[in-house]
Amino acid sequence: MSNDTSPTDAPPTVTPKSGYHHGDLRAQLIAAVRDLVETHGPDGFSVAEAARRAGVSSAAPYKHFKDRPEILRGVVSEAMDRLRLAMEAAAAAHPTGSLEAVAAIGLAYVDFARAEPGVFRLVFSLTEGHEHAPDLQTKGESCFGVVVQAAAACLDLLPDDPQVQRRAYMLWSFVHGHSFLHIDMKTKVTTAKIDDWDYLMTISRAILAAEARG
Amino acid sequence: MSNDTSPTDAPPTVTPKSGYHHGDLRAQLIAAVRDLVETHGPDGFSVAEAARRAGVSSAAPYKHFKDRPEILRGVVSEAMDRLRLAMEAAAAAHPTGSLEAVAAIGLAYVDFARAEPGVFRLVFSLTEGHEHAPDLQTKGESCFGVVVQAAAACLDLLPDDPQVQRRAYMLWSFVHGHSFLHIDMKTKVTTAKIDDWDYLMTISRAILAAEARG
DNA sequence: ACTTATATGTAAGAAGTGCTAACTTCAGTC
DNA sequence: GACTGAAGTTAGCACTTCTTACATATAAGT
Repeated sequence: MSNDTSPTDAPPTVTPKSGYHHGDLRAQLIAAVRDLVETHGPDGFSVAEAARRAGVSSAAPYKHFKDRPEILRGVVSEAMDRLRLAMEAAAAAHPTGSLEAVAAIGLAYVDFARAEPGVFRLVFSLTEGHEHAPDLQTKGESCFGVVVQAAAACLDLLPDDPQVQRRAYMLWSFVHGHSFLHIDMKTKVTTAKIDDWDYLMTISRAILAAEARG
Repeated sequence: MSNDTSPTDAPPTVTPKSGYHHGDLRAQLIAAVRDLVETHGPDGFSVAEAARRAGVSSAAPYKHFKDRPEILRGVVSEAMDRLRLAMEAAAAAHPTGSLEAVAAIGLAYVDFARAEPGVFRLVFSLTEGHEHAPDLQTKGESCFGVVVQAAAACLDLLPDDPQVQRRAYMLWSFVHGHSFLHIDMKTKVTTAKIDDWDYLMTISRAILAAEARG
């Protein structure tokens, strides 16, 4: 999708911005919007401004996106891809089934939120109004899937097991909340400094080792 | 503030919308904006539209609020008051120091998010850009204070104790994340149905009873 | 009844937006 | 070498927005 590595042997130089044809708008538009969202909030962007930043006319974007919302969806889609990749990479860096793998996934999540708070918020602000985007929903489920897999391995159960789903959801809520609080309050709310890794390990242990109940 | 119960014996009928003087704009504007935010997202409102809904001209709001942002801040401020009250009430309904009290606070939080997802999001989307609003920050800390108090009572420690702060923050992240996931994904992400009370009790127990570490 | 303060209305300006229509440039194909 | 179609451009419509200046209507106090 994003890499349309054409089968021709012509090396697709990363910056083919030769003259008239921009070569690779769309991607650059998405990047521009990402920036704008990052600095002006989820709705603080305009396709006009994005076009300006990409160095094209204000009508150009409509050759790549049907709508203003579609641009936003593009940004979110791309962001979710990156998030999932980061989570997968983090998990892969630790032994399968280890608590560390779980914590690492959480850390990747938090890091993403911290690195791109605006986009992070956007991803979750977007669910309303854009219901008809199965694409995004699928990607969201894939992200959750990463957590589920790690939790299953850790508990030595199948991913389908309700217990696994429940624990994974707990982990996710927790990390999600931590991420949001962090980017919102910017550590201003509690005096206690927090080391993310310790924190995530503690939580993972508490949740995955907690006695089942009810 | 909101109730300018004038010392005259004139009964301030709740709907004094007699002719010219609206009687109680400001409050009604805030309500209108709340509605708009609820249905069109954090930035999906305009003072013009809010004025329209309140039945006044588009210039009227500026007699009560200096700015567009100030209106938003008003909404958030009011919402935070309500949130804190709900949390306090929930805590008061259970024995001091009980796990139930902690879980009840969490439930109040989740209920608030569910009842007013738009406003809930707004409260936390607003922190950027409105740094110079000590008012809001204070109210945020008050909310956290409720959790801290309950956690301290539960652990039989002083609220200042770092351990308490840490546990309280854990609880908060968790509940915060659960709230957000709930209003964003609308239970679509995990097949496992979740009973909030059981869930919150489990978590409260896991966090407040977890062996300290590190 | 007269003044004063408060609460609203009217009108308008300057800016910005999303999006469309019609024209142009460029790259590749028969 | 002409044709096609994608990717951009320029121009502009129709609209909404925030905000201000000035006028006006009501309520309250003396």
